[in-house]
Amino acid sequence: MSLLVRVVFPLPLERSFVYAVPPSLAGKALPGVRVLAPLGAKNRKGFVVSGAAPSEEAGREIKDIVEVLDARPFWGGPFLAFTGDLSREYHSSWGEMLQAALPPSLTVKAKTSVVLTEAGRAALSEKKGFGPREGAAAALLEGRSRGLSPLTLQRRTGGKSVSALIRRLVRKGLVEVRTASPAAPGVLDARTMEKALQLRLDFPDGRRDGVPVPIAGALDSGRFDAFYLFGAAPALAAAYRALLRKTVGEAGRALVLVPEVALTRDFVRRLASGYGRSAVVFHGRMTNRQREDAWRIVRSGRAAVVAGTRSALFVDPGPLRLLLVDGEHEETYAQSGSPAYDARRGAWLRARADGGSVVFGSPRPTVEAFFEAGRAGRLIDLGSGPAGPVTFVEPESETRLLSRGLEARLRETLRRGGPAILFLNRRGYAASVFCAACGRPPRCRRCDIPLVYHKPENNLVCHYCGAQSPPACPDCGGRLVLRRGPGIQALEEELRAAFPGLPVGRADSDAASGREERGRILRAFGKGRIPVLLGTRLLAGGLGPAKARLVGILSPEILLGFSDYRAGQRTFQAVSAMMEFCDAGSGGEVVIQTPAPRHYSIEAAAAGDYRAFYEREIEFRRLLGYPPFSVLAEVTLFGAERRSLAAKSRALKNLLSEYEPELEVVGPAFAPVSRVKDVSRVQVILKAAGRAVVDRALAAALPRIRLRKTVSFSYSPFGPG
DNA sequence: AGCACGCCGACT
DNA sequence: GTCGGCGTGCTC
Repeated sequence: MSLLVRVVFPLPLERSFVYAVPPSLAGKALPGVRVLAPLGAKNRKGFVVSGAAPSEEAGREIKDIVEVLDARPFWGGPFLAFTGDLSREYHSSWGEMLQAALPPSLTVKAKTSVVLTEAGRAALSEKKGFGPREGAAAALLEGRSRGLSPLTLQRRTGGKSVSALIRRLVRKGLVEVRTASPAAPGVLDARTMEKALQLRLDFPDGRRDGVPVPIAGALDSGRFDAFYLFGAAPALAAAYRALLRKTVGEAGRALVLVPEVALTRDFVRRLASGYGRSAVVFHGRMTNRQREDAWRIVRSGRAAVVAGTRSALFVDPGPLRLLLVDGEHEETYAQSGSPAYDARRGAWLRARADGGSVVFGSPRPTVEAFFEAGRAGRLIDLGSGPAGPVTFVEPESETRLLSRGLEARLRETLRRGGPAILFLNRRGYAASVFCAACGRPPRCRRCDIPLVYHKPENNLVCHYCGAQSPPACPDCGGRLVLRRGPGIQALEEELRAAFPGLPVGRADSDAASGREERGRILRAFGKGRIPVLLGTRLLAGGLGPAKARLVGILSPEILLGFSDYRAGQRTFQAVSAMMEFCDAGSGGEVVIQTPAPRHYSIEAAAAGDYRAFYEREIEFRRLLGYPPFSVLAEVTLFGAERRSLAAKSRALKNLLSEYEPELEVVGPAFAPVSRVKDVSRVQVILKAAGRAVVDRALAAALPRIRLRKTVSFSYSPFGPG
């Protein structure tokens, strides 16, 4: 009897398939290798994830694996288990997740193009043998020797299914599908993972200076555990360094996640210096070449420390003893993509699979994590830093962004030559733009969000797709009326009027869209050549060590306006982050200009008192039954056609309520951004007391909805779910 | 995802 | 009648 293996494919399927291993491939089809296997009509590339027992597959025809593509397993068993757990938790495809974990050289996809044949050309000139849509497609292909991609054809011809159309034309011999596969990836020469386990660097063995005692115990035990380090940035950095030193010194491997690309370089320089070529960096902005180099080191088994943004979670240098998640509160970890996952949750699952420890760290944790870490007895308080002096000023009028109080502080600061940063979390210039003729505010045709007027270019800009259009009403072409609002451009104008000749730098994504431009402005500010810098909340993420004598925070209450249960947390975090630019050590000060100085998020941030914020926020969550006291899941459905999207989202809601009557189902409703680049988005929100109910309902209902979809959960860092 | 099947409306 | 559009189900 031949051996059976379980295989997953990079397709939007939540299933695995069982194949037989023919004698010729015996011993090669191990878990973690890529294989070619027959699925449906053709052979496809898939991944062996485990063996399978014959009893599971009684009474069903089992096909043979066609080919084994890798000489050695590409991933270790724990890594496979981790990706399986993660894909199951997010109801997404295991195969797609593994596909995303491959180095770029193995992910190149064959480009297909559709080309008109001789017979097709002849038929077109005689106008015979085509249906209306077929004729339209053929006319588009006429004269294009290189043809068109199925995707372009889809867009140009409209309609629902190109694949059926193309297939028909192929059968008639009027059209030909060509596949250009760029340099077929060769058989992978994976070096051994075993060799890597013997890695040993020149660190004094077992040095544990500065390693929090409970974590040291967990690392020594070799069993999975999870911790939270709460404290000021310097204390956190010292603890991270000590943890890395201990881990690597004892021949273990560590993975470090940071929230921003901009932080990886600094972070690695500071934390992983001394690890030489055994520290490898991964982030989303690397070139393929750089990525390939990094992979080479990882595959050689020499990588002791892997650091990077959320994508680094899918790098497997061998079993990890330590996972560090810096800046646990950052929302970048939760970004939805394809496949969608929360990297903080992923780190927890990965540590569990590898039998290592995951350590989260932040000076201002999410209340969810703080709550759960406290309950699990895994919270380690490293102490907070001193708070600098903060004053509040009230805004004086609707039309003036900069109050006299703040202006006076700014004048004083500039007189002393100190640099100043002003934060205002709103881009653009006019808060409201509307058409004089029809009275409507202009909206983006493709994304369905309001357009923002940009004065220097005198045009309208969509902040989602970036499209620019002339300053006229998109509906009727009428003249636009501007009412000036509290955008950052307006602030810049006020400053120029109040301080003639003063160099002002703006580092929002309009003024400095390219990273180079942004970097140039920040460097100039850092060197003191620009005394005043204006920025949005985004700036707080990537500014690095620049320090200012005056930090002005304008209208932080804007952040409270988002109707989301996390608005309070977001506001606290944003205000705290902006305040960090204050050089408190040399007499710096923070001025917060807001009509809502007594809101607990703002007040606690100003006082540098996380626990005061936490007490209020967790009480609010408890009272209203929000996470961590409940589980929320959000299903987003994507589709070009609103009509079928609406129908299917209603069907989803019905299925969900049917399977789990206890489940609270909200929606369907258009997503906050209801359309991006002509793809509409509809959301259904689920609420229940625990994960189990939500998971059962999703597992039953999702496979029956045939649309592109993503699932995200209210964030829960600790615990089995 | 891709591919087959099977259902409906509008044309040789 | 049947061809072409589209929804539905399945792939070891």
